[in-house]
Amino acid sequence: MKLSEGVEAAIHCAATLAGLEDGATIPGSALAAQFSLSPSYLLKHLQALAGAGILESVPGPAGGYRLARAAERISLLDIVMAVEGPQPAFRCGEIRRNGPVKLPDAAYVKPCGIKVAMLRAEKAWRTALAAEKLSAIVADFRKDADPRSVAAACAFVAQHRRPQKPVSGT
Amino acid sequence: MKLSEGVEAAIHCAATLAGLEDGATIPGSALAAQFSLSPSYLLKHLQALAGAGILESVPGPAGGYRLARAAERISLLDIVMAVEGPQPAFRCGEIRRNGPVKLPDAAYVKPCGIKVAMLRAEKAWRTALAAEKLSAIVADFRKDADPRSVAAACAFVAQHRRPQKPVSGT
DNA sequence: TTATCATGGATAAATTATATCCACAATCAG
DNA sequence: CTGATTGTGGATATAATTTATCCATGATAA
Repeated sequence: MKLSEGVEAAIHCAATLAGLEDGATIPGSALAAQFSLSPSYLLKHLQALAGAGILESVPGPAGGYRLARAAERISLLDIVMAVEGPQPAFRCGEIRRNGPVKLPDAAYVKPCGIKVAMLRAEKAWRTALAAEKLSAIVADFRKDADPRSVAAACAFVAQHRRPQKPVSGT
Repeated sequence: MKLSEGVEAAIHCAATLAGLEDGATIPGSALAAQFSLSPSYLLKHLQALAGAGILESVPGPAGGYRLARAAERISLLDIVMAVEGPQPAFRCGEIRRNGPVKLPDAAYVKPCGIKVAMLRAEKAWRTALAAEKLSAIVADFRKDADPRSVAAACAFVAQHRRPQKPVSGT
């Protein structure tokens, strides 16, 4: 069982976008280049994040992606669910019913205890993921990471950001 | 992201084997039939469980599988790790290093904060899985499940168990 | 008008999960 | 010993999923 590599990419991109000032954007192609990822494929994930309301997209020559809400209100669970889908990792196939001896459906109204136990454990995972906020990850990075790495990240943002376009009237 | 179906099968088989008296076994082919699973493929998972020390196998016409230790000391984490492998679900590809600006390795001695956060959340999942004991699942099943279902499970064990062979001296 | 960028669909390649088969070793019954 | 039953392990085929690419389209700023 493993998470898709898209999750790692999505989190890194979201963390990068958290460094933007209000309204500014970074194009998807720049994000792909920053992590040496396939642009076409990364866009798929960025679109998933946008569809989930985590990112906003701005079309046009000055467009790109930005966070749709404050980093304090974006958790790793939000990102994982946007990329991987909402389904739980454990999916009960109800194989308890597959034996040669067939019982009526009424014998299976209570949920399978194995499913209950597995989902209970998975709930703990989701709770922990929901507690990991994007804002905390960015703050820890700026505080603890190597200064050269922090400087490089800031330089990337400064180089590729597109400032907020003025609100164009009619 | 999803767990393989083998996990569900492995847990059901282990729970079934927990109903055996000391030393008795059930052949893998009977377990496969009980859950309408591919015998050849289920055996792969049973072998993985045996290799991990969760099950014991007994060859020969009176052979089969049984728990290698008490159900109280078998957790869902043990089974999941035996079937899925020990690797974490989140695997850090160190894509933080992949940008066009290359920094020396010394700039990356501190672990990636995203990896740390993801593994911290995953740890909560493993802890919760480790707390789910096979003995509790079996006890809950006998106490709460539909009596017809419990009776069917007991009948299956009674029909297919192979009693412990007497210790044969030289 | 032109260049840049996001969107969405179609599709191919690579990887992993699922499933099957076969030759072999171990064990027990007769 | 012989034959039947069972687990072991490797090789291999099939299906599903993930990863990656491409192209046509619409939106927007210069």
